[in-house]
Amino acid sequence: MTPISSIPNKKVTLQDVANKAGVSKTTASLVLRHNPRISEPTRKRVLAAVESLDYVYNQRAASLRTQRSDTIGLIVSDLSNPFYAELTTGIQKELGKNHIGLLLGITFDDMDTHQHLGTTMLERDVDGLILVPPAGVDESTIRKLANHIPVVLLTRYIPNLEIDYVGTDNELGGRRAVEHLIEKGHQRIAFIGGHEASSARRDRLRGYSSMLERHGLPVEPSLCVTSRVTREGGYTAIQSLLRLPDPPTAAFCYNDVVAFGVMLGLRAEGVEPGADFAVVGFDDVAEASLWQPSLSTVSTSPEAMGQAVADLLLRRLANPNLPIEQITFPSKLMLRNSTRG
Amino acid sequence: MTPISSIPNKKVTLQDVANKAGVSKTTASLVLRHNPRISEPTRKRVLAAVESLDYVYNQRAASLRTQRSDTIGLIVSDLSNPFYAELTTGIQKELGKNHIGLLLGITFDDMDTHQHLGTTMLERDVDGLILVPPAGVDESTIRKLANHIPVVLLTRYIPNLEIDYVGTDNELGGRRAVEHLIEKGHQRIAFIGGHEASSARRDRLRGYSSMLERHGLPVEPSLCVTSRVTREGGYTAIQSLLRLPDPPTAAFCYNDVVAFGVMLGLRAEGVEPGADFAVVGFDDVAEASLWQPSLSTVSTSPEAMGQAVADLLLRRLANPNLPIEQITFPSKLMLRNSTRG
DNA sequence: ACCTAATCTAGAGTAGTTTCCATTATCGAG
DNA sequence: CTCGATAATGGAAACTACTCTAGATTAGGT
Repeated sequence: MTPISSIPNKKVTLQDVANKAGVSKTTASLVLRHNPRISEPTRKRVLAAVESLDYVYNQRAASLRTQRSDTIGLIVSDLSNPFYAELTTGIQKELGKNHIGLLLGITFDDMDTHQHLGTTMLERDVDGLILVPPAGVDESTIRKLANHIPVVLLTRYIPNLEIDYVGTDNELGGRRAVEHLIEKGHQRIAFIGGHEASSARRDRLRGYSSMLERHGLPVEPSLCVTSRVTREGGYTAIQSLLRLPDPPTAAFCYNDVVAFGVMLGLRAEGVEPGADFAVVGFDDVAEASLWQPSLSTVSTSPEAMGQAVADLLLRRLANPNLPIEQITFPSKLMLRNSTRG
Repeated sequence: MTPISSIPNKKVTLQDVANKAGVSKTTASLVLRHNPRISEPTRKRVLAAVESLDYVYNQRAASLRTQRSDTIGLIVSDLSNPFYAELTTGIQKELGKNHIGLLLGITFDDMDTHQHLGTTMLERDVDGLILVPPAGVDESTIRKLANHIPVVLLTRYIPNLEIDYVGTDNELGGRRAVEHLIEKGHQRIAFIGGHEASSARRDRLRGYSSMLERHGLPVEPSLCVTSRVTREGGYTAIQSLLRLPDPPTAAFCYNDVVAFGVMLGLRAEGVEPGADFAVVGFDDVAEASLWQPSLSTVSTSPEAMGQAVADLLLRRLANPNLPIEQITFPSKLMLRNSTRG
């Protein structure tokens, strides 16, 4: 074991580099930022000094003057949902290409945590913010952030707020899912999961309702339940639904994670998903095609959305006058075994 | 739609707050940092000014002076592996409690990306670093980082480096897994997956080998294969193994993700995991108990590890003279249906 | 009037960037 | 072969938004 000097050696500054190279701080700075005004010999001397002193550039000090931190903040609700994990991966990929750092926050869908993370990130001077606001945030919270730096909303929008947004066509997805279930002959279709105040849920629910109505089917409030957006949430929700006097025969779930829970809950009740009961999810998380039975779901290509949202934010930062963009990814239905019956 | 002022209003500084409150910059600063030396009336005046000007504290400028950024960096290999997603969640929870920000990097197990992210984070002046180094990094890369700021290694260690570490007892886990398979009567047990250079894999493999030897069974190189740490990796690996003249009847997999791939690959070949072929994973990711069949696996409680590693780093930051800690979580075997046969 | 405690403030850091000016080198014209 | 204009290169000092030390000011008590 070779010990590591646990007391960091006194910090090396640009001035030290300049001294060693026999130039001014200014020149050293210009070299580091690849300014062409510097002649080749001095550039080499400076770089050699950097190397020999093991200098590390202090992006913080620089940002004080330049007013850009070259990092952006991302606030998601739950990283254990693979949908957000993939989204985050897509964002990170895109940012990495542009040498932008990523400050991450997880809200667990809690408003206070969201609030706290938001100001934390403002204080840390991020250049921009990508938000998956927890269900039920009020407009003013977001507005407060957006008054300081560019904000783009991801997967959930806030009404009455003219602000960049990237998401899926939730309503269309809902219609497609329910249409498919109706075609399969189902008449009593439940809508399961999600937080009441979530815009995504509202839109999916609207698609659900409109498609039922189009087919002359009633929208029964007792079949539309909320739940925590976890497998446990789906698990318990389906169990109470099965205990209704006239239980549903199919369910359109708020998302895949809830759908997984529903399938587990069904089985726990001796009902076989795919055979005795049809289940549709939302997101097309990688796991969806691997479950037993594989899950029919509305596809939203999370990684592509991640790249799109990062790209949008970067474009906004480069040009604040960009017209507001609200990008909606088309949603398409993936047919699998959970609705084969 | 109410438009948002896309051009941020000129930045409000502490000086502005101080002016408005009729005090000095110093006093305003002390108020914001809850210094008790300030009398109640002036404190109130300052806070009112903060409120009315919508001032946001500039943690970057502060950190220039204080030499602490109150953010730490986390570099993981792959967020789509739920193990790391849960780890990250645990870390974030612990950091949030202490008002520490989290800068995230994903390497995709690529050395160049790791290198790049490492220096990026140094430049952004993180106070400390939690690393899951990609398989095969050389000692000097880590050492270079650790010379500047405290670094703690997570799940993978680097030989000859006296440095904080948090991980699982990989060797013990390997022994337990294989012991269980042997007890079930298996004689030809494969070891599947992971990158050759990974320390975690080496240790799990050592446990595997030692347990085979203890039972007088040969360690056949043809049964020990590497793979990418993805489901696809496991999927293709098991398929070639099944084509061996004398194929294995059980597999101990590098981790759960690989094990999932193995189970899928088995089924694709008409072999039913759990009945015709036994599979053991590693990590006990939440999905493990939900698969069909549920996966027997070595449990490592990722969220707890996340909290532990964050806690260790925070303690190290508070006290650089803390003796080096190498924390090994005991690993225990979860018996489920994938080894019931 | 003097001492002490309680508050508050001036000003020097902190590590870069950037503006603007100084120096030197180059080159064509006289 | 000089002179002066121009370009190339480098440096001094101001600037960024905060913290913190050391000292100033005020009020209260004796």
